[in-house]
Amino acid sequence: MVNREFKDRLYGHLATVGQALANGHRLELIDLLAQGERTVDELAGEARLSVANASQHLQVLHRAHLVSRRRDGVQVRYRLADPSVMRLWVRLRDLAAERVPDVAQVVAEEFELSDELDAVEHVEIERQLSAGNMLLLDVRPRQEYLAGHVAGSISMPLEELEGRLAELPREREIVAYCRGPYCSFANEAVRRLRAAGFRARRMALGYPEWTLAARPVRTGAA
Amino acid sequence: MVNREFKDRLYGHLATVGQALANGHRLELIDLLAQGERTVDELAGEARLSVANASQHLQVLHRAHLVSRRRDGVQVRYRLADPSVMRLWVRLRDLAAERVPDVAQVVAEEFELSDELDAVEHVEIERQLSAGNMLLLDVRPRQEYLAGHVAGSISMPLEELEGRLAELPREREIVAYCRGPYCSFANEAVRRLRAAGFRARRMALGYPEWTLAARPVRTGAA
DNA sequence: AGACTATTCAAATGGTCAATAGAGAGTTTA
DNA sequence: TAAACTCTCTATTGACCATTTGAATAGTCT
Repeated sequence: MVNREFKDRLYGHLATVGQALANGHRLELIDLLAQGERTVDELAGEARLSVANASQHLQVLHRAHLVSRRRDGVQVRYRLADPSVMRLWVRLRDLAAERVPDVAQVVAEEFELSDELDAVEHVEIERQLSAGNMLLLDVRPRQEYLAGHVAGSISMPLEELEGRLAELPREREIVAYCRGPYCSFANEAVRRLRAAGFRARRMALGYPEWTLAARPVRTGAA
Repeated sequence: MVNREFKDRLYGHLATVGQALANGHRLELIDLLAQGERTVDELAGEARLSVANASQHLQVLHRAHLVSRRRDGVQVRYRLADPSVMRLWVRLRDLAAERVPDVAQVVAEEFELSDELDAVEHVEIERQLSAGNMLLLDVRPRQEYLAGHVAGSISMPLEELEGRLAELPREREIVAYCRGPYCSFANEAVRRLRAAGFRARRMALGYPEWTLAARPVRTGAA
């Protein structure tokens, strides 16, 4: 076969992208970067990695052209190289959730109560939000809200929630969202809101999926 | 963080899917299986692997739930577990082609003439085909044609092409398709057809992409 | 039983990962 | 300007994992 060498080189180069996806810590870093730009230090802290270790994983992602970086003073800020990277990651994640029993089981154990949280779909959120029937709460850390959030949402990180209950309406339904379907911030927020007597549900997916669906977003403070 | 253990397990299980994609030979096997069901022996032959080695790679893909298999007499036939696997593979391939310079370069070297082959898009093919202005040629091995082909296409494997030129029309344009954008069967067919005086072009993508676009397909002989 | 196909095993090789120490690069302080 | 400091990257090490090969084993059909 004359083009055996071509195939070997082609599939070999394609495999560098696959290799970048072949480690759990790197997938977690991609998931974090799907929320927005981060420094090495922040990523290491969130993923419970040493800075040196996080840096090495980020080099692998960078060599596979999945992330880009820029120096900002003494820090280096990483981001996903392209929206298509987020699409690839979401597809991998969703395929695994659907087809790999281990993934489905781990998720089911952690989210056993999520049915009771009445996850709300994107379409309904846009409808109720524009009708003024709903308050949308971004319960991620503030930094992520500033980097980008659903248009019309209010930032209320989980740590602040208990102290700011007085700001919330009792006549409107409250919907909380966070980083994605497997992030527990929104679940926890809904639990606490219901315990305090509010009508609350969680958004089915998270902020990255909202952006992928090309729905309206804002950056900076509300 | 209370759910650190959950995250480690979740991302760890997700990484098994990534690991399955982390080897060039396995990506080639997935690409072959995108054409249809294959035995271990056939896959090993096409990918230039020993049967034992191919079998081991297929075990990895099977453990990641990307392929399924069935015993057929003395043979075992593998197939992609789900259309979503093909979508994941296509997305990985296209992302790499777009973002990884090594991939782009290897493809450019091999397909330097492809601009001259006037690749035809799906939409135009459906239009011209139903109008009777076009003959669509499936130049993959016959077995792949039988496993599934574009509705209205004719099977003419590359080896048979020279001997069957008399069957082909000179008043209609001929479009050849094969396994995908990086498969060279169609390029080669177009070259030979033009050399014999026919009007010929290649389809931009291949059979797997046609099925993913939910366009009409047939199985078995024409 | 014999032929054929696929899987498993064992061994050799080469690669990946995490941890540590230390080197660069950029900023602030003395 | 130099020194101290912060953040990030690199080099090295040892443990572990991935890949390939050839031989042995298991399963199926005739």
